[in-house]
Amino acid sequence: MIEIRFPDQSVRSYPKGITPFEVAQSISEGLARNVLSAKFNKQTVEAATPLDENGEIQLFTWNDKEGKTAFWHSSAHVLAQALLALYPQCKLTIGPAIENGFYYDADFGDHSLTEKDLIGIEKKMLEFARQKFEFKMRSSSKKEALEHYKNENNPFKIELIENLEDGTITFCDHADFTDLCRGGHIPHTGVIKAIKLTNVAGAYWRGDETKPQLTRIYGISFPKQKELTEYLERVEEAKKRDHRKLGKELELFTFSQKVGQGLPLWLPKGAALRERLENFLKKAQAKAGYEQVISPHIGNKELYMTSGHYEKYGADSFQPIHTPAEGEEFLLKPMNCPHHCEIYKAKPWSYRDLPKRYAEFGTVYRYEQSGELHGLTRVRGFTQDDAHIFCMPNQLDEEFKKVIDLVLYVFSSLGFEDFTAQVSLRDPEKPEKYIGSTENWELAEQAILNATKEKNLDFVVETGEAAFYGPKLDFMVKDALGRQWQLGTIQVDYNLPERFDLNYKGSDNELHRPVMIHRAPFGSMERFVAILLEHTGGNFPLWLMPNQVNILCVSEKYKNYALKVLSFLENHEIRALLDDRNETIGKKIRESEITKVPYMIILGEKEATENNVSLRKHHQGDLGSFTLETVVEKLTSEIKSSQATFKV
RNA sequence: GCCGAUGUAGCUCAGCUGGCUAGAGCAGCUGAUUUGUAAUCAGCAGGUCGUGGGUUCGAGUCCCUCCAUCGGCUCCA
Repeated sequence: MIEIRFPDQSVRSYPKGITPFEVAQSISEGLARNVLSAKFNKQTVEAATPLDENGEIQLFTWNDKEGKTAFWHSSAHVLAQALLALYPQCKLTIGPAIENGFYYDADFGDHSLTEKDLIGIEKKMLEFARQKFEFKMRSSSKKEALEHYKNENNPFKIELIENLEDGTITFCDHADFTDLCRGGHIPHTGVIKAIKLTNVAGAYWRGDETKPQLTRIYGISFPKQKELTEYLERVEEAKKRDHRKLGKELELFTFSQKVGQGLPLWLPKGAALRERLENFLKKAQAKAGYEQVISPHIGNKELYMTSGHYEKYGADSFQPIHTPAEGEEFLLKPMNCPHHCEIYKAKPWSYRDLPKRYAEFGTVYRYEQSGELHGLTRVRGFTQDDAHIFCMPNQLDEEFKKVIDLVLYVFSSLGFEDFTAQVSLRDPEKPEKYIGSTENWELAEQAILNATKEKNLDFVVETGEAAFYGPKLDFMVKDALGRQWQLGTIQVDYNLPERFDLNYKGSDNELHRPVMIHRAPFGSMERFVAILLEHTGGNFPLWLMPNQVNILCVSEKYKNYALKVLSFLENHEIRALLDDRNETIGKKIRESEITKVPYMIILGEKEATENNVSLRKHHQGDLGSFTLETVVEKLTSEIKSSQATFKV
């Protein structure tokens, strides 16, 4: 007998060799039906793994993250089985569960798989799933494993096995299909009731551009058809919040093939929106001791040779602009930091002057790969809400924490509660990717980790994600479809001050090197507006709305009264438009609703005689009659309450 | 850049296996109507079917090139 402890700390005895599935059965048939995977002593085990010792058990169902992972991981096995059944010549590689579903990468040789083929594969998968094949783990020696894939002529699996220790190699069998696998499956394929293969894509073997490109098939599966239907509906809903669609509908921005790929054109409403965001940040920055500076859109090539950017990115950038002068070259500004370094250098500094904080909404141009461009989130010309802080090493922690406060203020003001703080460090295995001394890198990384911890931020550490000149703290936010984007960023840099030979006179009358912080709370105006659009679905907070009120007349007879209302609102700094077209009131309301204008004021005979207005709120309907003064008061307080002031 | 898909009026879309002057709704313009909380009616106008080439008696439809867009991969100072 063995003793098994449950998460509620109760303990039960079971015969040695009992499986997690049987344990579930001993509790209730319902649980046994729903149990998908288990952990024993914190190790992932199969539902059918015999348990031979005392320990703690956790049973997972569809409602647990672990349950879903096992479900989707097992679905990937079924996908692989179906692929091999339909395309016997294909070579399987890997197929993990992901956040929403699973994928499998395979090499189809000369055959190119298209989305039309997915229907057939789905059918095959369901056919296999229905047969309730059990998943069974089996150990294999390295030699046997290699032998198996040599017979199948699969170099990918062979490469994987060669990197594994003998004795740790396991396979998972179901039906007549077998795959190299670490484990973590559902009891049998029968619980997979609904499958949708969503798309095919190319993906490089081991994520390496220089290695062969495989075909990746993405899919998602569910224990009930209804859940699949609901999932697909959610995806459809999310697509309605796509910033590219909303940006067009709300007339915020556009693109033109003639102007060029990835070069956004801001329309009047979008430009006004962006200006409001800029002013909002400028106000907070002024309080936090920043000074605005302005730098040109091009810079001499020498500038970027000094900064090291030319060496790193020169070949893949917009190429130099030549002048009539022999050998003179300028580059479109790809970042503001070198310019700000030169601004710092414009005069000598004393330790008493530091920190200097130079801010600029700087427009930069980067030649992103064509396949990377994506609406406003990834463009070739964009404006960073950039600033560079030059401070003494002993001021670094304090300054860094202040920047975190500013970023958090920006995020909370605009309703981004759900972000991931990501500390990006260098990859110690690839020193060639970075510039600067190991000592300075360590100082910079420590500074970021300290400040982040002191601010009690939940954060993840990503090794190898640092910029080439320094580590960073990034604030990542998801778009409507769950893709992560970096918005705010704070970076510590010991390298540029070195390269630009920046200094200040210390109290010891010696010259010292300042440390530099690069930071952008929005990240870029383009990306920020894009993500804000997807989060709000275009229903921005009132203070940001291009047009806050639509004044709608019931008929042209009330135009004079409407003009009075309009000028009253304008005098109270409320942005309003008058719709005095010869259309029915129903139509004007409908159009106002579609364009997401937050409020409507409806004016007809009743209002004109009673000298009041009828107020309607977007998406809610009629709010009733009010005096104009009450309406202004109401809107003004809504505008104020949604915009907290930044406290230093 | 790589893999796959898509590209018809300002917008959303129809156009079957190649066959008469390429269709619709919305938006626009003109006129009628003067309207009470999500679409008043009528008329008019609008397209070198992404670009360039090819196959064909004939191409929006088939093939190739390029461009752009979409989904991934890689990249992201």
